[in-house]
Amino acid sequence: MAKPCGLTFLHHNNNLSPQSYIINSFPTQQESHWKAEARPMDLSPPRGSFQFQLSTAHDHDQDRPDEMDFFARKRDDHDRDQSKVTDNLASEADDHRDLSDFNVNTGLHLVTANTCSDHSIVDDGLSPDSDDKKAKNELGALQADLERTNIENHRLKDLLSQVTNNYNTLQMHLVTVMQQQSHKSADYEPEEFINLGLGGQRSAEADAEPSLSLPEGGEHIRSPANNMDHSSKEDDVDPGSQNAWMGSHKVSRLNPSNSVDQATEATIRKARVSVRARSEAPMITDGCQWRKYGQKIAKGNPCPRAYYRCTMATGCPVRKQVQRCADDRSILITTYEGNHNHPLPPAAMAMASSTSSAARMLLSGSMPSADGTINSNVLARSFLPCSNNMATISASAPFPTVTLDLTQNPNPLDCQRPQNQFQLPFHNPQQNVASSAALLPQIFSHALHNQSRFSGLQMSQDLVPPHQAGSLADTVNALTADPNFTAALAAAISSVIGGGSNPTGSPTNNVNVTQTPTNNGSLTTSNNNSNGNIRVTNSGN
DNA sequence: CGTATTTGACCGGCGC
DNA sequence: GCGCCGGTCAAATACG
Repeated sequence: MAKPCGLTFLHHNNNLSPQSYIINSFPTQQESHWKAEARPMDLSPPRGSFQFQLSTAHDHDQDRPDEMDFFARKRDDHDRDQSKVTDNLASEADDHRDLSDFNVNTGLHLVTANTCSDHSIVDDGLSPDSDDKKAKNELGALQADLERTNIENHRLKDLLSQVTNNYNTLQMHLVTVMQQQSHKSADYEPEEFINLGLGGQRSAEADAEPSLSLPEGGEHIRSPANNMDHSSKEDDVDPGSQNAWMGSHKVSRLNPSNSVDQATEATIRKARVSVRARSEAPMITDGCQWRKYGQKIAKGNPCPRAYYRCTMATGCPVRKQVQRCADDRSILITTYEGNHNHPLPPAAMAMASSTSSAARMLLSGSMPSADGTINSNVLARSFLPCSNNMATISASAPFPTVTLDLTQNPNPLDCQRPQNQFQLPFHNPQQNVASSAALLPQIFSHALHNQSRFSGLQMSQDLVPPHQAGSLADTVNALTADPNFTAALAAAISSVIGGGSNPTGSPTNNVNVTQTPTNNGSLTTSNNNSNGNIRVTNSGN
């Protein structure tokens, strides 16, 4: 159900940049966390205006009516709260607009008055003293109004921050409910889940966590990935600045009895998101600050592997590895691992969120289903062969990894599109590349959401909630923050757009998701289109 | 001088 | 038990 609840307020201010922005705070379609973005408006308001739009859109919760009850109530409460805020802000915005219009107009008057005053040229029949007095009065009034405007701006900022905080809180509730529901619908032992999901390997940290082996009701023990700052640092951070990346942590705290959650958290740090992209730069820009702490020559690749850790906050456990591909050294492979313990800028938040959510997706996809099958093997049962790859999911040991491969070139020898493929909205080959890049997140979301739907996971009882798939979209969002990477991505998409006509000659480009069995009984899921590419691989331990 | 990077040493997991 | 390997640590070095 699309339930926008938004506000827009305009503020004309000559001191602001002529550029205007819309700031959205909304949950992405398949991502439960709330995302904020600022973008230039397509329709330019008058010069000097500043426009905020705060809106929400919920359109994926209809699949989960039961578990959504709680969230729906919460959201209704929130809507009511926000409605009040909206009213307040709208009226204040009107005040601002009126005031700003007044400022614009009277500002001209003021200049005129000053000019007249400075040069003592009076030819309108008014006395100089009267004119000067009038100008001073206007100046005083303007200063007072500006003062009031500034105060109101601060207050509006606070309100905006508060609303965003509420969004984050609701998102955390949503994650909680969805996870609880998933755990209910999947009747399994946590220990089995861990072993099956991660190839039977447990980390040393996991072995040190007694709660991991407790099937239910274990004492509240923080996962190793989260243990360092939650009792102190997290509380020190302004809760309003806590982004969705922190959601899982708070969920864990909110559900101390949920040992499965804790087990998941404990293993998530080991799950990885890997990005392959063509780049001459030594490292892609992802919005975070990194410090290099090591470099190794890994076996099978003459190119050194560099190890980085996040330095945006002390004790942040997030690490990444950067290595060039041995086969094609123009390809840069960046692998992320762990959860940030600090607020992040939007671009970095997207990337960080992707690693966490992708990890969850991997784990969810590995959950044994009620009939005893391993869903990771069923993950893509309805897909067809022959493809390149854009996204690869590997649940194999030692670490489950999601790989985004954005290096593929188009292949004009396209395969016949299968019936169950989904299609990218690239119907127009002349379509703007930038706008296509903007669609990529939805592409990933759609791809992974669909693949889950086709996989026998019974998405009505989603074991792989759509919001988790959406995390990969955020990865792309984050990557596109890097100009170099954006260029590469644009080139890739451009190649998709321009190079991929299907056998019918229609200028339509597709992402097809397919699946093939492998020798060892596992399933390889892939799209069968050499233009847009999704591949899901499960080596099935 | 403070910070970031480099690089050899060290550690733990895993296979034989 | 031993060696290999990936990952991390920390002293040395480079840099601004």
